Amino acid sequence: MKKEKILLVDDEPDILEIVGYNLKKEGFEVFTADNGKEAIRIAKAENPDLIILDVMMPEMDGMETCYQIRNTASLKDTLIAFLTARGEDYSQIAGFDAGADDYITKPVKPRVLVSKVKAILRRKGGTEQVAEDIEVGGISIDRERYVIKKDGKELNLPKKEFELLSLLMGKPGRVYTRDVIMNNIWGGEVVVGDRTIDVHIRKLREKLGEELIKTVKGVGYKFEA
Amino acid sequence: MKKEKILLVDDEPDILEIVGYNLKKEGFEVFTADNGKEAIRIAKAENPDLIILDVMMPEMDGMETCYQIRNTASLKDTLIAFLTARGEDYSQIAGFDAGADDYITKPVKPRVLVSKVKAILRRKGGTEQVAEDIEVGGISIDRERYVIKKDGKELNLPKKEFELLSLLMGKPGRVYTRDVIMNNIWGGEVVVGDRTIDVHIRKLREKLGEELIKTVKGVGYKFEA
DNA sequence: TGGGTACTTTAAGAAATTGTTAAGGGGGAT
DNA sequence: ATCCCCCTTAACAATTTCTTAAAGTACCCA
Repeated sequence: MKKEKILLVDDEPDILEIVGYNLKKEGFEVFTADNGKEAIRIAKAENPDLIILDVMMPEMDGMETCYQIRNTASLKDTLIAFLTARGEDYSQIAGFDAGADDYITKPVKPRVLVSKVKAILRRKGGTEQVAEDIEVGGISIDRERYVIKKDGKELNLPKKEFELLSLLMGKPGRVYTRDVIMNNIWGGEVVVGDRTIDVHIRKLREKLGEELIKTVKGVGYKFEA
Repeated sequence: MKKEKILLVDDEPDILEIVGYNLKKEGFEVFTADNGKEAIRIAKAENPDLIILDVMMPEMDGMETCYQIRNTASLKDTLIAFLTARGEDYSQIAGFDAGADDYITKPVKPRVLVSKVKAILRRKGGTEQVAEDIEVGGISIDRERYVIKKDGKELNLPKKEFELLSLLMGKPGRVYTRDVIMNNIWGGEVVVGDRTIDVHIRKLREKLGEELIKTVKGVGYKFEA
């Protein structure tokens, strides 16, 4: 069985070390980050099975981080567990449903932690998540090979265009707002002009045909056969 | 490619309809049964590629059905996936190894289901080609002897080049990012400059031909005939 | 009709990424 | 020790991709 990846996010190095050590000992592949931005970067790169997030962190706190992770298409199936101090009133947290899958209370007892992590991962159940190949309206997309096919012919799209198409085709018919597109393709930090997205859309239309990507004025874009 | 047959077995008509609809939409040929006996009858008649079985069913439950299918000679190579309710403790199921090839948890998200089904079927196809020595586009690789052949002639590649080629040829067509390449060939610790990979790629192209290794800018490299 | 808003289109410069070449260090073999 | 091969790096070239600006179009609404 493949090693499962866990991303640990906390601003206290001690926690990272102790918890990380215990998880590694149990055979998990552990990544760590001491802030939210770093966490998101690593999450995108490594695509971990589970992210354990401290709620209280400087700069970008756990909930904000969680929220951003949930808004990243490639990470939408990733499990997230919050680390909270015991007794901390997390009715607030629960109320602000940022999308956590479980809670772990500090102080952390290694044995408890490990068994809890295993439980969470077991719950997920799904074994592997191969990038799925979608096919709609004569266009198919092969994420692994980074190639799309239009009527049988292969097309190589530049990265941004590929990602944009991949996002839109991820749920044909669904309208993606500029915000969401921005978040998914550029990430929360990069700021590019408003027209940039349009230009990429333009190029996709040029290559795929004008009809497949539809504009929903004032809202966003969608892919539809 | 021939349509793959899937037999869906569940006592809830809703599940049959929803799941069936989604699978048909993806081009599978779908049969349904609402009990174990019916399932076995259809399975024998249609010889499906995959059977999706609800664990909990009246009369004859999923495991019993699975067991019977496994005892039917003509169906012994058929893939079986269990449908289980999330959270249901299926350690028992796993323990009672009735011969399922995978599990799918309810409630079923259509997209997840479809990609999972594809993954299962792909896995089946994959097992047949366990060939150690790959041969693509006139290049064959002998990992044991550390030698490659180009159009019949043997070539000795230096270690790094061989490993790089071996990695890329491990799954022709698949794009390997620099990160992944780094991890696989240098390991997580070693840090080498950005241009190192390019240089090795360059040498491989020199020796094998310019066309076989393709650059996907901003993403990585892939080996493709 | 006029003004506003939102998207489209084009082209060009900027930015990012990769390609290429040459040179130097290290290690093993002779 | 000396030679040779491999690996890495640096510097610069070449190329591709991304972004932006600017002008155009479409549409809504008062």
